Amino acid sequence: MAEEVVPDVVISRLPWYLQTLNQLARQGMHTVSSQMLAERLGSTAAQIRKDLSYFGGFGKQGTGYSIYYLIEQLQRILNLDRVWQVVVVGAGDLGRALTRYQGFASRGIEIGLLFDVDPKVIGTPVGPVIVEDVAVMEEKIREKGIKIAILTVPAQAAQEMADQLVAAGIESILNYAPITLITPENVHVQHIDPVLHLQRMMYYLGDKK
Amino acid sequence: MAEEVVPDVVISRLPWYLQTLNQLARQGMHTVSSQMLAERLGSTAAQIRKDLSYFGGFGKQGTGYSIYYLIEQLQRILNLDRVWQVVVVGAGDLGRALTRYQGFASRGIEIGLLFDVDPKVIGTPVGPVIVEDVAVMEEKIREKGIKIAILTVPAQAAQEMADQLVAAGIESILNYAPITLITPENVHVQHIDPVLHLQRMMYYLGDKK
DNA sequence: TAGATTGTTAATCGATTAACAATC
DNA sequence: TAGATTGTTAATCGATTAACAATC
Repeated sequence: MAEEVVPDVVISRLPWYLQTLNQLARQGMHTVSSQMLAERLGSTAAQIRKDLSYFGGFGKQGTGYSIYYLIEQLQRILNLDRVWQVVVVGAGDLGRALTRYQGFASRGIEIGLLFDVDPKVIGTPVGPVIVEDVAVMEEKIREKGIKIAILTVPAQAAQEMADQLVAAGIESILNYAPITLITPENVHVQHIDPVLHLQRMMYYLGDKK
Repeated sequence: MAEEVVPDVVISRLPWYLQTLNQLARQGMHTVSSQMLAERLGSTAAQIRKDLSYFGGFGKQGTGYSIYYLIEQLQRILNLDRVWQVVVVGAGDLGRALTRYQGFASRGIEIGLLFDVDPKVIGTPVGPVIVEDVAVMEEKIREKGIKIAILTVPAQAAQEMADQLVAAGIESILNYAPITLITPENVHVQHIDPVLHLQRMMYYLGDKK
């Protein structure tokens, strides 16, 4: 009775659906059809129904989906029905901006720890936390049992920091450093690099100014 | 004689190849095989060769690819053999961090303009530029002929700002606001939202702490 | 020359789309 | 009941992988 594995590309779309459903809920809507949701997302009705069907039937023929109920279900599926603590490594401009980012709290994410190597910033407050020394990072992460890290250190330091994070029990790394990290395969790494996105766009801009 | 269209998924991988090739070049290497490059990237040799073959034959049987030559060719293909000016809209924490980001200059990206609505920040310097009033945005963007924008305003303001950017002639938007933008189909939008990435990871973390 | 590795074609795999019976 | 829309199956489409002749 092998559990069917849900493709990662489906998982990656669920948070996006959730975001838009929350928007619709805020606008006072109660029900939405796959067709309407697709228009809002720039997706297709068939894909949304197919994606949701991996997890069960959440809609009603003839009327569509209860927005409130679907939000609840997606949150449950994605394990968002609780607060996740996250550690930020690197207290430069970007690390500080992320630590202070208002959009986290409302979506169940809490920055629990922030580390840097620079003695000048260690001990200073940033948003809800105080910058701590990378030297005590492993210990502190273990203490809090944190599983998710955001990495915002310079490229040269990134691999070394990633190794330390893995050693500390981190299982998911959101990497803002412009290098490809090497990690054990049970560690999920996602890479965010604005330069890569911009360069992709430049291809389509051709030789325009 | 229809020109074959290169799939977008291929285009999206080229900047990633380029990043790693630059790393290898900095390490003093001169030549790389598709096999070695694949290992470095966590990709496959066949895919790299297939991707490159859309644009021509850049390698030599028996020896592989000249790193220097391949970098040159990828830069040409992606239109990176020049400096692209970019406008940042929103001078909050994130907009300021991006405007000051050191990683842009070395990769041919220059922040040319930065806008905000807040009178308290208008006129203040951020990295290489001075914050200007969104009221003059359209005019200034046209003047400089900028085609690429980075959007870092709050969700409620994002669609309105996107509309203004499109009106100003912007053709590519890198959107950091947590909403799905609606734009004409000739405008390329890419969405960066750390929350969506983190939520995807949370699915795989299951019910771990 | 022998060995290595490309570029390309064909085979496979997986994801998206279309279609429709079930049903609210 | 009639109309609308789901959940699911089958058909299509496209991307990845494998294989190998060409050739440096």
